[in-house]
Amino acid sequence: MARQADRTAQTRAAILEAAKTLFGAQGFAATTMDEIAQASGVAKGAVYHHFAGKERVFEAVFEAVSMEVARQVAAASAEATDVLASMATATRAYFTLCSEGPTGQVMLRDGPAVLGWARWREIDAQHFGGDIAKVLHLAMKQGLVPAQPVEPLARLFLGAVTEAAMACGEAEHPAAAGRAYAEALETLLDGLRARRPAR
Amino acid sequence: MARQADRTAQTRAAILEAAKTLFGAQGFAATTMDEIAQASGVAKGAVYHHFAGKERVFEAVFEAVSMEVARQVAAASAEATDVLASMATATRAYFTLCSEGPTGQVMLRDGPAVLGWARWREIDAQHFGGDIAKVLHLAMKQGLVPAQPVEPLARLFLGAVTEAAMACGEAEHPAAAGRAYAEALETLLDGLRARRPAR
DNA sequence: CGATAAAACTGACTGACGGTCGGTAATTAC
DNA sequence: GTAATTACCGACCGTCAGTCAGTTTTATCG
Repeated sequence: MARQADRTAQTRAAILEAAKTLFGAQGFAATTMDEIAQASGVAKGAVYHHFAGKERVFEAVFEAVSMEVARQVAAASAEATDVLASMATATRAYFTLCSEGPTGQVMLRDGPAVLGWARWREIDAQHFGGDIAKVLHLAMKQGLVPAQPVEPLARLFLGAVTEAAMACGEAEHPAAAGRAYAEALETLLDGLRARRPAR
Repeated sequence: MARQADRTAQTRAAILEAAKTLFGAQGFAATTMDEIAQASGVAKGAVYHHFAGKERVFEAVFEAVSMEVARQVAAASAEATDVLASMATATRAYFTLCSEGPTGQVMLRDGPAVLGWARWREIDAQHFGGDIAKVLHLAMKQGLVPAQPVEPLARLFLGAVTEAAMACGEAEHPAAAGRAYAEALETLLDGLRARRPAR
Protein backbone atom coordinates (compact mmCIF):
# COMPACT_ATOMS: atom_id res chain seq x y z
CA MET A 1 0.00 0.00 0.00
CA ALA A 2 2.82 2.30 0.80
CA ARG A 3 4.64 0.66 -2.07
CA GLN A 4 2.27 2.13 -4.58
CA ALA A 5 2.54 5.61 -3.10
CA ASP A 6 6.33 5.37 -3.07
CA ARG A 7 6.42 4.31 -6.67
CA THR A 8 4.14 7.14 -7.66
CA ALA A 9 6.10 9.71 -5.73
CA GLN A 10 9.34 8.47 -7.21
CA THR A 11 8.12 8.72 -10.78
CA ARG A 12 6.67 12.14 -10.15
CA ALA A 13 9.93 13.27 -8.63
CA ALA A 14 11.92 11.93 -11.55
CA ILE A 15 9.71 13.78 -14.01
CA LEU A 16 9.93 16.96 -11.98
CA GLU A 17 13.66 16.74 -11.68
CA ALA A 18 14.14 16.22 -15.38
CA ALA A 19 11.69 18.97 -16.22
CA LYS A 20 13.38 21.39 -13.87
CA THR A 21 16.73 20.81 -15.51
CA LEU A 22 15.37 21.09 -19.03
CA PHE A 23 13.15 24.10 -18.38
CA GLY A 24 15.98 25.82 -16.59
CA ALA A 25 18.50 25.15 -19.31
CA GLN A 26 16.45 25.62 -22.47
CA GLY A 27 13.33 27.41 -21.37
CA PHE A 28 9.73 26.25 -21.52
CA ALA A 29 9.09 26.65 -25.23
CA ALA A 30 12.23 24.87 -26.35
CA THR A 31 11.58 21.88 -24.12
CA THR A 32 9.37 19.12 -25.51
CA MET A 33 7.30 16.64 -23.59
CA ASP A 34 9.15 13.85 -25.37
CA GLU A 35 12.41 15.17 -23.99
CA ILE A 36 11.01 15.33 -20.49
CA ALA A 37 9.67 11.80 -20.77
CA GLN A 38 12.94 10.47 -22.12
CA ALA A 39 15.03 12.28 -19.52
CA SER A 40 12.84 10.90 -16.73
CA GLY A 41 13.09 7.38 -18.09
CA VAL A 42 9.36 6.95 -18.63
CA ALA A 43 7.04 7.02 -21.62
CA LYS A 44 5.20 10.14 -22.61
CA GLY A 45 1.93 8.63 -21.50
CA ALA A 46 3.26 8.32 -17.98
CA VAL A 47 4.01 12.01 -17.85
CA TYR A 48 0.43 12.73 -18.89
CA HIS A 49 -0.75 10.28 -16.27
CA HIS A 50 0.84 12.41 -13.56
CA PHE A 51 0.33 15.86 -15.03
CA ALA A 52 -2.58 17.20 -17.01
CA GLY A 53 -0.33 18.93 -19.52
CA LYS A 54 2.94 20.66 -20.17
CA GLU A 55 1.89 23.76 -18.27
CA ARG A 56 1.02 21.74 -15.21
CA VAL A 57 4.46 20.20 -15.23
CA PHE A 58 5.90 23.68 -15.38
CA GLU A 59 3.66 24.87 -12.59
CA ALA A 60 4.89 22.10 -10.32
CA VAL A 61 8.48 22.92 -11.17
CA PHE A 62 7.82 26.59 -10.59
CA GLU A 63 6.37 25.94 -7.18
CA ALA A 64 9.35 23.87 -6.14
CA VAL A 65 11.80 26.50 -7.31
CA SER A 66 9.77 29.26 -5.66
CA MET A 67 9.87 27.49 -2.35
CA GLU A 68 13.58 26.90 -2.53
CA VAL A 69 14.27 30.53 -3.37
CA ALA A 70 12.09 31.78 -0.53
CA ARG A 71 13.93 29.47 1.83
CA GLN A 72 17.31 30.83 0.82
CA VAL A 73 16.10 34.40 0.95
CA ALA A 74 14.76 33.93 4.44
CA ALA A 75 18.05 32.44 5.53
CA ALA A 76 19.97 35.37 4.07
CA SER A 77 17.89 38.00 5.82
CA ALA A 78 17.72 36.25 9.17
CA GLU A 79 19.90 38.74 10.96
CA ALA A 80 19.12 42.41 10.41
CA THR A 81 18.90 45.51 12.51
CA ASP A 82 15.46 46.90 11.68
CA VAL A 83 12.67 45.55 9.52
CA LEU A 84 13.33 47.84 6.59
CA ALA A 85 16.95 46.83 6.58
CA SER A 86 15.95 43.19 6.60
CA MET A 87 13.74 43.88 3.64
CA ALA A 88 16.64 45.39 1.77
CA THR A 89 18.72 42.30 2.47
CA ALA A 90 15.96 39.88 1.55
CA THR A 91 15.21 41.76 -1.58
CA ARG A 92 18.79 41.76 -2.64
CA ALA A 93 19.13 38.04 -2.01
CA TYR A 94 15.97 37.47 -4.02
CA PHE A 95 17.03 39.21 -7.14
CA THR A 96 20.53 37.86 -6.97
CA LEU A 97 19.15 34.33 -6.88
CA CYS A 98 16.61 34.99 -9.59
CA SER A 99 18.94 36.74 -11.92
CA GLU A 100 21.23 33.80 -12.42
CA GLY A 101 20.90 30.62 -14.37
CA PRO A 102 18.03 28.16 -14.37
CA THR A 103 16.26 29.79 -11.46
CA GLY A 104 15.91 33.03 -13.36
CA GLN A 105 14.68 31.24 -16.44
CA VAL A 106 11.91 29.50 -14.54
CA MET A 107 11.01 32.24 -12.08
CA LEU A 108 11.19 35.31 -14.29
CA ARG A 109 11.31 34.54 -18.00
CA ASP A 110 8.88 31.68 -18.31
CA GLY A 111 6.94 32.05 -15.08
CA PRO A 112 4.63 34.90 -15.98
CA ALA A 113 4.39 33.91 -19.63
CA VAL A 114 3.38 30.32 -19.00
CA LEU A 115 1.26 30.65 -15.89
CA GLY A 116 -0.18 34.05 -16.65
CA TRP A 117 0.68 37.06 -14.55
CA ALA A 118 -2.14 36.52 -12.09
CA ARG A 119 -1.35 32.91 -11.26
CA TRP A 120 2.34 33.72 -11.20
CA ARG A 121 1.89 36.38 -8.55
CA GLU A 122 -0.52 34.18 -6.67
CA ILE A 123 2.08 31.49 -6.22
CA ASP A 124 4.88 33.93 -5.55
CA ALA A 125 2.77 35.65 -2.93
CA GLN A 126 2.72 32.41 -0.99
CA HIS A 127 6.47 32.43 -0.80
CA PHE A 128 8.53 35.55 -1.30
CA GLY A 129 6.00 38.14 -2.38
CA GLY A 130 3.86 37.80 0.71
CA ASP A 131 6.79 38.59 2.95
CA ILE A 132 7.13 42.04 1.49
CA ALA A 133 3.63 42.94 2.56
CA LYS A 134 4.24 41.49 6.01
CA VAL A 135 7.43 43.44 6.53
CA LEU A 136 5.87 46.63 5.27
CA HIS A 137 2.96 46.17 7.59
CA LEU A 138 5.27 45.62 10.49
CA ALA A 139 7.31 48.67 9.61
CA MET A 140 4.19 50.79 9.75
CA LYS A 141 3.19 49.32 13.05
CA GLN A 142 6.56 50.27 14.41
CA GLY A 143 6.25 53.79 13.08
CA LEU A 144 9.19 53.42 10.73
CA VAL A 145 6.90 54.11 7.81
CA PRO A 146 3.81 56.34 7.78
CA ALA A 147 0.58 54.34 7.90
CA GLN A 148 -1.00 53.77 4.48
CA PRO A 149 -2.51 50.96 2.43
CA VAL A 150 0.01 48.12 2.36
CA GLU A 151 -1.12 46.05 -0.60
CA PRO A 152 -0.47 48.53 -3.42
CA LEU A 153 2.87 49.60 -2.04
CA ALA A 154 3.96 46.01 -1.58
CA ARG A 155 3.05 45.20 -5.15
CA LEU A 156 5.02 48.14 -6.45
CA PHE A 157 8.06 46.94 -4.59
CA LEU A 158 7.63 43.46 -5.87
CA GLY A 159 7.49 44.86 -9.38
CA ALA A 160 10.61 46.90 -8.80
CA VAL A 161 12.49 43.93 -7.38
CA THR A 162 11.41 41.75 -10.29
CA GLU A 163 12.61 44.35 -12.72
CA ALA A 164 15.93 44.54 -10.96
CA ALA A 165 16.31 40.79 -11.14
CA MET A 166 15.57 40.79 -14.86
CA ALA A 167 18.00 43.61 -15.47
CA CYS A 168 20.75 41.86 -13.53
CA GLY A 169 20.19 38.66 -15.43
CA GLU A 170 20.60 40.53 -18.67
CA ALA A 171 23.57 42.68 -17.62
CA GLU A 172 27.10 41.92 -18.71
CA HIS A 173 28.41 42.41 -15.20
CA PRO A 174 25.68 40.96 -13.02
CA ALA A 175 27.56 41.60 -9.82
CA ALA A 176 28.08 45.28 -10.57
CA ALA A 177 24.52 45.64 -11.74
CA GLY A 178 23.38 43.90 -8.59
CA ARG A 179 25.15 46.45 -6.44
CA ALA A 180 23.70 49.35 -8.41
CA TYR A 181 20.17 48.03 -8.14
CA ALA A 182 20.51 47.14 -4.50
CA GLU A 183 21.54 50.71 -3.82
CA ALA A 184 18.66 52.17 -5.82
CA LEU A 185 16.30 49.87 -4.00
CA GLU A 186 17.56 51.10 -0.68
CA THR A 187 17.04 54.65 -1.79
CA LEU A 188 13.46 53.76 -2.51
CA LEU A 189 13.03 52.06 0.84
CA ASP A 190 14.64 54.93 2.70
CA GLY A 191 12.26 57.30 1.00
CA LEU A 192 9.45 55.54 2.75
CA ARG A 193 10.79 56.21 6.22
CA ALA A 194 8.79 58.67 8.25
CA ARG A 195 10.39 62.07 7.82
CA ARG A 196 9.82 63.75 11.09
CA PRO A 197 11.22 61.14 13.36
CA ALA A 198 8.24 59.69 15.13
CA ARG A 199 10.64 58.48 17.70
CA MET B 1 7.02 53.22 -59.30
CA ALA B 2 5.15 54.70 -56.44
CA ARG B 3 2.38 52.28 -57.28
CA GLN B 4 4.42 49.31 -56.16
CA ALA B 5 5.41 50.96 -52.92
CA ASP B 6 1.83 51.94 -52.26
CA ARG B 7 0.60 48.44 -52.84
CA THR B 8 3.27 47.01 -50.57
CA ALA B 9 2.53 49.50 -47.82
CA GLN B 10 -1.17 48.84 -48.10
CA THR B 11 -0.78 45.09 -47.75
CA ARG B 12 1.58 45.51 -44.84
CA ALA B 13 -0.85 47.85 -43.16
CA ALA B 14 -3.74 45.45 -43.69
CA ILE B 15 -1.78 42.60 -42.14
CA LEU B 16 -0.70 44.76 -39.23
CA GLU B 17 -4.21 46.00 -38.63
CA ALA B 18 -5.68 42.51 -38.65
CA ALA B 19 -2.88 41.20 -36.44
CA LYS B 20 -3.31 44.02 -33.96
CA THR B 21 -6.99 43.25 -33.58
CA LEU B 22 -6.48 39.51 -33.25
CA PHE B 23 -3.49 39.71 -30.92
CA GLY B 24 -5.31 42.20 -28.78
CA ALA B 25 -8.49 40.18 -28.58
CA GLN B 26 -7.17 36.63 -28.27
CA GLY B 27 -3.54 37.00 -27.37
CA PHE B 28 -0.48 35.89 -29.29
CA ALA B 29 -0.64 32.16 -28.67
CA ALA B 30 -4.30 31.80 -29.59
CA THR B 31 -3.89 33.65 -32.86
CA THR B 32 -2.81 31.64 -35.89
CA MET B 33 -1.05 32.88 -38.96
CA ASP B 34 -3.90 31.52 -41.05
CA GLU B 35 -6.31 33.73 -39.15
CA ILE B 36 -4.13 36.77 -39.68
CA ALA B 37 -3.82 35.99 -43.37
CA GLN B 38 -7.54 35.48 -43.79
CA ALA B 39 -8.45 38.59 -41.83
CA SER B 40 -6.06 40.65 -43.95
CA GLY B 41 -7.48 39.24 -47.15
CA VAL B 42 -4.23 37.73 -48.36
CA ALA B 43 -2.75 34.25 -48.50
CA LYS B 44 -0.48 32.99 -45.78
CA GLY B 45 2.49 33.15 -48.07
CA ALA B 46 1.99 36.88 -48.48
CA VAL B 47 2.24 37.39 -44.76
CA TYR B 48 5.53 35.53 -44.79
CA HIS B 49 6.62 37.62 -47.71
CA HIS B 50 6.30 40.74 -45.58
CA PHE B 51 7.30 39.36 -42.19
CA ALA B 52 9.91 36.77 -41.35
CA GLY B 53 7.63 34.99 -38.90
CA LYS B 54 4.83 35.26 -36.39
CA GLU B 55 7.04 36.96 -33.83
CA ARG B 56 8.08 39.60 -36.31
CA VAL B 57 4.45 40.39 -37.00
CA PHE B 58 3.93 40.76 -33.29
CA GLU B 59 6.98 42.93 -32.94
CA ALA B 60 5.67 45.32 -35.57
CA VAL B 61 2.28 45.45 -33.86
CA PHE B 62 3.96 45.99 -30.53
CA GLU B 63 5.97 48.88 -31.83
CA ALA B 64 2.90 50.56 -33.26
CA VAL B 65 0.96 50.16 -30.03
CA SER B 66 3.94 51.35 -27.99
CA MET B 67 4.19 54.49 -30.01
CA GLU B 68 0.52 55.23 -29.72
CA VAL B 69 0.57 54.75 -25.96
CA ALA B 70 3.58 56.99 -25.54
CA ARG B 71 1.84 59.64 -27.59
CA GLN B 72 -1.24 59.57 -25.42
CA VAL B 73 0.80 59.55 -22.23
CA ALA B 74 2.77 62.55 -23.35
CA ALA B 75 -0.45 64.37 -24.15
CA ALA B 76 -1.88 63.57 -20.73
CA SER B 77 1.12 64.85 -18.82
CA ALA B 78 1.65 67.96 -20.90
CA GLU B 79 0.65 70.37 -18.19
CA ALA B 80 2.11 69.79 -14.75
CA THR B 81 3.61 71.91 -12.00
CA ASP B 82 6.99 70.29 -11.38
CA VAL B 83 8.76 67.44 -13.11
CA LEU B 84 8.04 64.88 -10.44
CA ALA B 85 4.37 65.73 -10.58
CA SER B 86 4.40 65.34 -14.34
CA MET B 87 5.97 61.95 -13.87
CA ALA B 88 3.18 60.95 -11.55
CA THR B 89 0.62 62.01 -14.13
CA ALA B 90 2.40 60.32 -17.02
CA THR B 91 2.84 57.19 -15.03
CA ARG B 92 -0.78 57.06 -14.11
CA ALA B 93 -1.86 57.59 -17.70
CA TYR B 94 0.48 54.83 -18.77
CA PHE B 95 -0.79 52.16 -16.51
CA THR B 96 -4.38 53.14 -17.05
CA LEU B 97 -3.93 52.72 -20.79
CA CYS B 98 -2.01 49.50 -20.46
CA SER B 99 -4.32 47.90 -17.98
CA GLU B 100 -7.29 47.85 -20.26
CA GLY B 101 -8.23 45.77 -23.23
CA PRO B 102 -6.15 44.96 -26.27
CA THR B 103 -3.40 47.39 -25.39
CA GLY B 104 -2.73 45.60 -22.14
CA GLN B 105 -2.72 42.23 -23.85
CA VAL B 106 -0.11 43.32 -26.36
CA MET B 107 1.99 45.58 -24.15
CA LEU B 108 2.06 43.62 -20.92
CA ARG B 109 0.89 40.03 -21.25
CA ASP B 110 2.41 39.01 -24.55
CA GLY B 111 5.07 41.67 -24.95
CA PRO B 112 7.74 40.31 -22.63
CA ALA B 113 6.84 36.69 -23.28
CA VAL B 114 7.07 36.90 -27.05
CA LEU B 115 9.88 39.39 -27.52
CA GLY B 116 11.87 38.43 -24.48
CA TRP B 117 12.31 40.81 -21.59
CA ALA B 118 15.41 42.43 -23.02
CA ARG B 119 13.98 43.27 -26.42
CA TRP B 120 10.73 44.31 -24.78
CA ARG B 121 12.43 46.88 -22.60
CA GLU B 122 14.60 47.98 -25.47
CA ILE B 123 11.58 48.95 -27.52
CA ASP B 124 9.71 50.41 -24.59
CA ALA B 125 12.73 52.49 -23.67
CA GLN B 126 12.44 54.22 -27.03
CA HIS B 127 8.97 55.34 -26.16
CA PHE B 128 7.69 55.51 -22.62
CA GLY B 129 10.45 53.93 -20.59
CA GLY B 130 13.09 56.38 -21.75
CA ASP B 131 11.05 59.31 -20.55
CA ILE B 132 11.23 58.14 -16.97
CA ALA B 133 14.99 58.32 -17.01
CA LYS B 134 14.87 61.76 -18.64
CA VAL B 135 12.48 63.14 -16.07
CA LEU B 136 14.45 61.69 -13.22
CA HIS B 137 17.61 63.18 -14.58
CA LEU B 138 15.95 66.56 -14.88
CA ALA B 139 14.59 66.33 -11.35
CA MET B 140 18.11 65.77 -10.06
CA LYS B 141 19.44 68.67 -12.05
CA GLN B 142 16.81 70.88 -10.49
CA GLY B 143 17.68 69.66 -7.04
CA LEU B 144 14.30 68.10 -6.44
CA VAL B 145 15.95 64.74 -6.00
CA PRO B 146 19.40 64.05 -4.56
CA ALA B 147 21.95 63.26 -7.27
CA GLN B 148 22.52 59.54 -7.82
CA PRO B 149 22.75 57.05 -10.68
CA VAL B 150 19.66 57.49 -12.83
CA GLU B 151 19.51 54.24 -14.77
CA PRO B 152 18.85 51.78 -11.94
CA LEU B 153 16.30 53.99 -10.27
CA ALA B 154 14.48 54.54 -13.54
CA ARG B 155 14.31 50.83 -14.16
CA LEU B 156 12.90 50.21 -10.72
CA PHE B 157 10.17 52.72 -11.36
CA LEU B 158 9.41 51.22 -14.71
CA GLY B 159 9.08 47.85 -13.01
CA ALA B 160 6.77 49.28 -10.39
CA VAL B 161 4.60 50.99 -12.97
CA THR B 162 4.40 47.82 -15.03
CA GLU B 163 3.36 45.88 -11.98
CA ALA B 164 0.68 48.43 -11.21
CA ALA B 165 -0.64 48.18 -14.74
CA MET B 166 -0.82 44.42 -14.51
CA ALA B 167 -2.55 44.53 -11.17
CA CYS B 168 -5.10 47.03 -12.43
CA GLY B 169 -5.85 44.91 -15.44
CA GLU B 170 -6.50 41.96 -13.20
CA ALA B 171 -8.50 43.80 -10.55
CA GLU B 172 -12.27 43.59 -10.37
CA HIS B 173 -12.57 47.35 -9.95
CA PRO B 174 -9.85 48.69 -12.19
CA ALA B 175 -10.73 52.29 -11.48
CA ALA B 176 -10.46 51.88 -7.72
CA ALA B 177 -7.29 49.85 -8.08
CA GLY B 178 -5.93 52.54 -10.35
CA ARG B 179 -6.44 55.18 -7.70
CA ALA B 180 -4.83 53.05 -5.02
CA TYR B 181 -1.77 52.36 -7.15
CA ALA B 182 -1.47 55.93 -8.30
CA GLU B 183 -1.36 56.99 -4.68
CA ALA B 184 1.23 54.41 -3.74
CA LEU B 185 3.30 55.47 -6.70
CA GLU B 186 3.19 59.06 -5.56
CA THR B 187 4.31 57.99 -2.13
CA LEU B 188 7.29 56.36 -3.74
CA LEU B 189 8.04 59.42 -5.84
CA ASP B 190 7.69 61.76 -2.90
CA GLY B 191 10.11 59.61 -0.97
CA LEU B 192 12.72 60.54 -3.51
CA ARG B 193 12.42 64.26 -2.92
CA ALA B 194 15.39 65.84 -1.24
CA ARG B 195 14.71 66.08 2.46
CA ARG B 196 14.35 69.46 3.97
CA PRO B 197 17.18 70.64 6.17
CA ALA B 198 14.51 71.34 8.77
CA ARG B 199 14.03 68.25 10.77
C1' DC C 1 4.65 47.59 -77.83
C1' DG C 2 6.68 43.41 -76.68
C1' DA C 3 10.37 41.26 -73.90
C1' DT C 4 12.58 40.68 -69.59
C1' DA C 5 13.37 41.11 -64.95
C1' DA C 6 11.76 41.64 -60.35
C1' DA C 7 8.70 41.85 -56.95
C1' DA C 8 4.04 40.43 -54.85
C1' DC C 9 1.34 36.77 -54.02
C1' DT C 10 -0.73 31.89 -53.90
C1' DG C 11 -1.93 27.61 -51.44
C1' DA C 12 -0.71 22.78 -51.11
C1' DC C 13 2.53 20.63 -48.40
C1' DT C 14 5.86 19.37 -44.44
C1' DG C 15 7.72 18.61 -39.93
C1' DA C 16 7.38 19.22 -35.17
C1' DC C 17 5.00 18.95 -31.14
C1' DG C 18 1.27 18.75 -27.59
C1' DG C 19 -2.04 15.77 -26.50
C1' DT C 20 -5.02 11.18 -26.85
C1' DC C 21 -6.31 6.52 -26.31
C1' DG C 22 -6.70 1.62 -26.42
C1' DG C 23 -4.09 -1.68 -24.40
C1' DT C 24 -0.64 -4.04 -21.07
C1' DA C 25 1.74 -4.74 -16.66
C1' DA C 26 2.04 -4.17 -11.87
C1' DT C 27 -0.19 -3.56 -7.35
C1' DT C 28 -3.81 -3.83 -3.99
C1' DA C 29 -8.23 -5.57 -2.09
C1' DC C 30 -11.17 -9.28 -1.11
C1' DG D 1 -6.98 -17.40 -6.33
C1' DT D 2 -9.91 -13.26 -8.89
C1' DA D 3 -11.41 -8.61 -9.47
C1' DA D 4 -10.46 -3.91 -9.42
C1' DT D 5 -7.53 -0.19 -9.44
C1' DT D 6 -3.57 2.24 -10.68
C1' DA D 7 0.82 2.94 -13.31
C1' DC D 8 2.64 2.89 -17.58
C1' DC D 9 3.33 2.27 -22.69
C1' DG D 10 3.85 4.14 -27.43
C1' DA D 11 1.55 4.43 -31.92
C1' DC D 12 -1.42 7.71 -33.57
C1' DC D 13 -3.94 12.33 -34.33
C1' DG D 14 -4.88 17.35 -35.02
C1' DT D 15 -3.00 21.73 -35.21
C1' DC D 16 -0.10 25.12 -36.64
C1' DA D 17 4.27 27.69 -37.91
C1' DG D 18 6.86 27.75 -41.63
C1' DT D 19 8.29 26.35 -46.76
C1' DC D 20 8.47 26.44 -51.66
C1' DA D 21 7.61 25.77 -56.50
C1' DG D 22 4.87 28.13 -59.31
C1' DT D 23 1.64 32.16 -60.94
C1' DT D 24 0.30 36.86 -61.38
C1' DT D 25 1.21 41.60 -61.24
C1' DT D 26 4.20 45.59 -61.82
C1' DA D 27 8.30 48.03 -63.34
C1' DT D 28 12.20 48.62 -66.78
C1' DC D 29 14.19 49.02 -71.15
C1' DG D 30 15.07 48.58 -76.22
